[in-house]
Amino acid sequence: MSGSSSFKIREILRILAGHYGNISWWPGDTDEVMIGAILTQQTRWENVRKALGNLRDRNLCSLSAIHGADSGEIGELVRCTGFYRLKTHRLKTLAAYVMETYGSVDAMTGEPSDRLRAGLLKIKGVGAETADSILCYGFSRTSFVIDAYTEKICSCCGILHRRDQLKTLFEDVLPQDPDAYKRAHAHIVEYAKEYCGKKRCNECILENLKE
DNA sequence: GACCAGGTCCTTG
DNA sequence: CAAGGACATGGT
Repeated sequence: MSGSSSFKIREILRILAGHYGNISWWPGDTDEVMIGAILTQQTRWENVRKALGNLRDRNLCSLSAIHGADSGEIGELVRCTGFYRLKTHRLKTLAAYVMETYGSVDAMTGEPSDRLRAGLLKIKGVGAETADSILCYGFSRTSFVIDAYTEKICSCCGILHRRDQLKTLFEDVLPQDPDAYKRAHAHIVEYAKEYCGKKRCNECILENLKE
């Protein structure tokens, strides 16, 4: 029943908010969020931070710069994030899309969220999670990010749905406030890193964090 | 040395 | 449509 799922999701969000409070997460300008969203695919954030630093040192931490840069150079700078040839190609594709369609990242801010999302999803290498990360953290839109952690925590709590259905469930429960979206996803990731080992996650969040 | 990380795409059965 | 493999480096 989706009624019971909604109730559980409210509980999860309430407990996490009480436990982690106002954490700040994924700082940086829109360019950096977009680049980071590609680089963090299946990769620890520590390695992504290094790569972003490498790009910044060479003044390549923007889509306009990446659009004009040599792929070999980008590859060296993002190598520490793994899948570096693949990610370099994805960054170039994303940069080409943005520069050729909008002319600049700033020019995208006038676009409504659903059209922004549809455009991003057409890019090879930008799936739902990457697109929603960009919308939520890069453009402060109320588009909730569902990742493997969210799926796992929900699953632990008996909420078994596909990712797009989970997205709808969370968005129906959350207030229409981009900061609430940003915080909620950050809470989920922080919780999961702390409590959900890969093999065993049999202690439910509702038990771990009970007041 | 084995195993996994804030995914996505492509190929198979 | 579910499942499995490829992509690759760095940390435990």
